[in-house]
Amino acid sequence: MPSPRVRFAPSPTGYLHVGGARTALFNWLFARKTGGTFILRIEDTDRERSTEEHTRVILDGLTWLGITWDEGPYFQGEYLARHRADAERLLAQGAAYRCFCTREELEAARGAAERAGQSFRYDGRCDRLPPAEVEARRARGMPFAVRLRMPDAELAWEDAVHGRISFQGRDFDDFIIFRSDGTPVYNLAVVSDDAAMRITHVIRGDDHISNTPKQIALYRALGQPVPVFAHVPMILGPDGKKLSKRHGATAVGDYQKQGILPLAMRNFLALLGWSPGGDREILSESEMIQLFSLEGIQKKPAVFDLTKLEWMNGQYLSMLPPAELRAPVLRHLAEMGIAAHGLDLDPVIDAVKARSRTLLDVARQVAVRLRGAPAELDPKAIQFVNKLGRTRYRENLERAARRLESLPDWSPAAIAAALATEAETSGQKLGDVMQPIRIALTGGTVSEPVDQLVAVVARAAGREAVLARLRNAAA
RNA sequence: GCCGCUAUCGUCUAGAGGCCUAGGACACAGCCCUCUCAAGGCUGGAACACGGGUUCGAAUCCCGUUAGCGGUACCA
Repeated sequence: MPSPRVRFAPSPTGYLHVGGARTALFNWLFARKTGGTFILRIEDTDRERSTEEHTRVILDGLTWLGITWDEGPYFQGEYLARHRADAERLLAQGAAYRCFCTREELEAARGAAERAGQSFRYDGRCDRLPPAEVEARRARGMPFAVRLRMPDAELAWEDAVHGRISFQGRDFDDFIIFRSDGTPVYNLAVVSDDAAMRITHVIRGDDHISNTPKQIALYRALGQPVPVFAHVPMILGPDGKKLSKRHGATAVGDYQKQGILPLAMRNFLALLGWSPGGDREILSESEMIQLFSLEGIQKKPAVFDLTKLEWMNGQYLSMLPPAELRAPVLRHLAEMGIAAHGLDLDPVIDAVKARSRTLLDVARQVAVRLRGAPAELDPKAIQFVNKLGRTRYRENLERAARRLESLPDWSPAAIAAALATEAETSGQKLGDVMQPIRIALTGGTVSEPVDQLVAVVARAAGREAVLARLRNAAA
């Protein structure tokens, strides 16, 4: 068996959609699993809406996800000559015919059918034109489109995810494969390209199922081998409708901006409509490749669950060393107006990442540790201060500052011991000593343990800054 | 309308006729840990759409119903 050749063929008319990204991912996993070739083809035949900017965003998105292609990107627009030649060959063989009906005539007929409550089907009138009439019209320069003569036969295939799917040729009308303006229609371009690129497995969205019988008819007419088809289910929004802009972020780039890690995104996408079987959730790249199979793909559509994506991102945040998080955190800090290049951020990131779900969460907490708490306190913090008493809050901060000042060793263990002693001597609960420090340093009631917090801020901003922040809050 | 696809906790899913009193994960609730919050651990509620078959036995196979989705273009 020859090694598989698969492709991802987005049209550059928008950003890289999560659905597209997942289709690309499945193609890539399949290629890596089978030792096949993954081809990228940009379907830019819709000149009106295609832009280079979109192409670049799609390429960047795939690269960000770690989805690498072996051939391409090819641009469909460059194969017009082959598309035309294929249409002409079909015409010469008698598998297709010229249709002189105008767009207006067709639309009128369709409108009439709809008003009569019937479905419109092209009746094949141009196929019944005498050859002499066809020649006469061509001689007059009358524009024509090319229609494929739909065979009255079963058009079925063994879908790799759905099993056998069968259509009847008579349920389709003779569809247009080549426009009167000299450009190919999608179905022809795709089949022509997939055949020329010797694609063996077409892995694409479920929304193409009803294109498949037309394409099979085209493969047969062209005398080309029919590839294996695998139709993967759609991705839905929380309301059960096809995922779209009104559900919020649908572009891969949006998630990058929100601080999702590419590994987490890819892992999450892989599990949306595919399961390795058993209870596996967090998968490394090699595990994913090893476990992947078309049979493991789900038949029904999946709802995109942002909460679970964020949970998974948190898992990756926990297990990744801070050095690998540094670069994106620096970018998020820069967006917040903080230039932190050159600083030793790793200990700060390390202290904070367990309490984060996104890189944005990490960056926000790092920012506080770097430049101090925001001016206004968190409501929960205010509540705590009121409960403890304003005076005691100040006193505790001042006493903590004095203790720390005279402490030579600012390791978390030494800090913890000093503050424990402080609580004991003043006869207070440990929390009443700790929490004011946390509030003074972060403005809120949530952080890593206070001993670590103090050590981390001291390292990032200096001991003097710690003492100043404590006394400042006490003032 | 017609053609096609699909149907297990709220969500992602495991499940290939007896292993199912239906398992895991997210989310939710409670407990433990604890200076706070996470993380982690434990516990709990929560599903085989419905109706017929086939079979000694059905979440699993067949038929129908219902519902959802996709397509029905000189869009991709």
